Amino acid sequence: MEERYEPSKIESKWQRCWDAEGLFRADESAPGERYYILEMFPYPSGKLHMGHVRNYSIGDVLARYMRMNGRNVLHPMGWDSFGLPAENAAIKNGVRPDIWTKDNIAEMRVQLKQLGIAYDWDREVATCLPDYYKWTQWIFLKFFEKGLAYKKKNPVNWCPSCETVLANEQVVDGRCERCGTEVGKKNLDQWYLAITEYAQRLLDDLGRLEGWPNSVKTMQANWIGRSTGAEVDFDIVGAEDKLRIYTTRPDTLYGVTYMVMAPEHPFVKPLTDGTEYESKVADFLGKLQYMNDIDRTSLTLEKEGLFIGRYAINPLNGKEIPIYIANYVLMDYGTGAIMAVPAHDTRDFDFAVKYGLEIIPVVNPGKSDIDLNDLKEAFVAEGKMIHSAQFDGLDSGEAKKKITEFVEAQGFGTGSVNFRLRDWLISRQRYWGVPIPMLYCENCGWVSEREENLPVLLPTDVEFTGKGESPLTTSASFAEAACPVCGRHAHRETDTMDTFLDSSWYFLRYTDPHNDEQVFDFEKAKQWMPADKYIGGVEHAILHLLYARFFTKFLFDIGVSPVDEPFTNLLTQGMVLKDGKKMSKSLGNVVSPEEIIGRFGADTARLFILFASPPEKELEWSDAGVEGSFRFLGRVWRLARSVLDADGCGNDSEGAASVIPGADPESNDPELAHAMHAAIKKVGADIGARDNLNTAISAIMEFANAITKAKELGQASQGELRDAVEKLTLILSPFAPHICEEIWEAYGHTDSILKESWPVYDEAALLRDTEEIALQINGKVKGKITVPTGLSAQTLADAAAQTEEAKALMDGQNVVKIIGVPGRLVNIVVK
RNA sequence: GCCGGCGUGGCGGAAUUGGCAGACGCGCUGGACUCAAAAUCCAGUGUUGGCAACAACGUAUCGGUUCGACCCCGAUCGCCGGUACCA
Repeated sequence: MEERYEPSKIESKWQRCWDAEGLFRADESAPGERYYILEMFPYPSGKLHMGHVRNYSIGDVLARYMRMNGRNVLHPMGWDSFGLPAENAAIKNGVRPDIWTKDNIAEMRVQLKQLGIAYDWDREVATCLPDYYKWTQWIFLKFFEKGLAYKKKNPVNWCPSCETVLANEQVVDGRCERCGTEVGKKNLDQWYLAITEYAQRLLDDLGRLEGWPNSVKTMQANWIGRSTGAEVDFDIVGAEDKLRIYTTRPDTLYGVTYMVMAPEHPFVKPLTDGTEYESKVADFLGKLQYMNDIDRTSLTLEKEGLFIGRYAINPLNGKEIPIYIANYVLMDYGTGAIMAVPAHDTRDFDFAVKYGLEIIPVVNPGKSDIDLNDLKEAFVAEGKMIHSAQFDGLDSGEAKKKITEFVEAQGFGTGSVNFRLRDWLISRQRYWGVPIPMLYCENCGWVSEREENLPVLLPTDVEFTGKGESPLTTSASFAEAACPVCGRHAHRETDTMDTFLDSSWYFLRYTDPHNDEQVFDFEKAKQWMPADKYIGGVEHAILHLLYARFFTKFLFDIGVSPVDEPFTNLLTQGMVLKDGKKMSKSLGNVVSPEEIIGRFGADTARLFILFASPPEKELEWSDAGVEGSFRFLGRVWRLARSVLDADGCGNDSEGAASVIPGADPESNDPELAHAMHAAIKKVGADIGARDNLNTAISAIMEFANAITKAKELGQASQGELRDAVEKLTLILSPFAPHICEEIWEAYGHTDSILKESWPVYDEAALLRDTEEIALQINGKVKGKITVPTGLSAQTLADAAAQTEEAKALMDGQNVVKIIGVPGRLVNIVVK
């Protein structure tokens, strides 16, 4: 071994070796229980950032650990390589998006290899390549076949900066998820996937995902937003149509004092045209149009409404009630109209107070501090029914069911479930994405491309102006085609797909990445799916993770996927921060992985990022911490070297390593043996069962300290020290693989450490004859005593009571009882 | 507003089932080595008092349950994330 630890001298050597031997290649027929470890694949921006380093380091430790434990590991990597940045580069610099993307991929692949991540590069996929997106198009055709892909004209979210529409999930606080520009509305004819058809299953099956964090499951459940209630028809005085409303509180039907329609409701015009209210309504609508969605739905916005001169009739009691339009009722939820019960709904209450409308309580709170005749605010909780005819006296929860049944029996309406989730708008007016394989024929309408004609290739003869429609419209060759049904002239769809479709099934493609006959082989997918562990940022909790579940369920339903949930366990890694803030170019606080790897090596970068914080928590970047990790590896290096030197100038002393010291009398240094077995046990449990990589590293450090101490003490035999260093190297290798390979080789092993098994610890070696426990008085530690191990609670208490320390503490005290906790403490209870 | 999470030394964090709070690392202080520095090694390091042995206090705050609470229960404060006129 060299005297100094110099990562630059050893890391690339081992990376080449791993590459050449193909050690990470996954093979269905290999022995061992399969283990599919997956990290969210990156967008090929060109440079790895610290978030990537963290993500892939976590996955790599698990992959290497599982492999050492005899598991047949699949650990793939690929590229989410369609998307706007490539196109923006084309607009700005005139580079072709495919070239730009390819170059970036090449650069990032090198960086991943420099990090020493153990991927099966033979399974690499890139979503922008025709052999991949052919199957994205194929899946779209299947959706279309099943009636789950459709085109409709609707007001949609429009990002004026990206010049494209966005899905609901991509609008964050009224702004574009990508660029932060305020999102507007446009009325456009667009393609949708009917994810709402899967709303109930996506919600229900969250219950099966025991390996997912509750926070993510809750976020998805909230996003799906199921509510139960009823739809009820109200007659309109002097009109044919009935006004249908949706309510979650059918129990309050007797408290309805007015109705509100969304201003866009289709009834508004027919009900007011030709009346004195026509112009007022027009004014009101005009005012609203100036408002964007953010202001329109802001809670702080004053509720404003307008009586439209019409009345509805409550089907339950025949009461005539006025109809309003108001800014607080939205057209795209429920039926776009509500019944207002100001006594029991906060918004209705505010509105009723403002416009002097009647407030009729129908649920009695049963609290003395609430005066029903003079409500100060809406009472929204449960209570006993009043003023509700035959339902008086029921609990409001019960009345909800009873009144719904009554409404159904009388033919006034029906029980109903509503979801907040909207269908997924997938059209994008951009170039660098998957062409939607649909054509419009004057004769046949919208028809799908034939499967045998896939892929519909993305043309290269396009102009990038960054303006107007999709660049695909500028291609001379693309749009004009023959109708696959009648053969006449047809136009291709020139919009491309949301890139989130690409990433909704890539984990399935990894199981069979080169199949050009099918999307993937069922049996191969069955071999690996579902992924045992999926690691990525929590920012995908709703978007990607919901879409991926949706796709998997759909592919399962059509018999293509063997599973209907893709990921058994989910690990959402925390952000990497600098000075308490997210690293970003605009803040100028970015630490580049390249620079850190260049200065300290990949092993140090990996070790620090895994040690500084548990994987799911935020990680505060610390330059001093990085140096600390580097120092630790330096200590390990010197320790390994000094033990090796003492062993006769690096000659391999055959057999020495096979001496396994236990805490038995034959061991020269029982403390060292104990530390070794304890470390093997703890590190294995921390990686394998708890995902606590930070404490696993602590345990490795403690073991390294113990070896150093044993060496100074001089009691351990040379063989024992050598064995301890080898065990240390083995358990450190998933974290810092390069240095461990180098030490392993120096210790005379000719094969890669990757082929070694995880060391086995001996439970018996962890036992000691005596142990030190705490002696407490009333739960406060007063001293320590040494007792034989393995005593029962009672014998421990009795034995402790006989010790001088205990006698001194009990002297003159009124001892009530003595509690023994084996292995921990003895507590003397005194009064 | 609603839902979820979190609050522990100067800092990152540990404490796995209610059982010795502060593992491990960073930083800091002192020392060794050196002409000197870097690197490395050794010792110390929750707070307060004390030369010391030691004592008291200490896991956001207040209260409760328990022989025993960072952990369980109730209330309060603060921070983070999600979501929101969703009827």
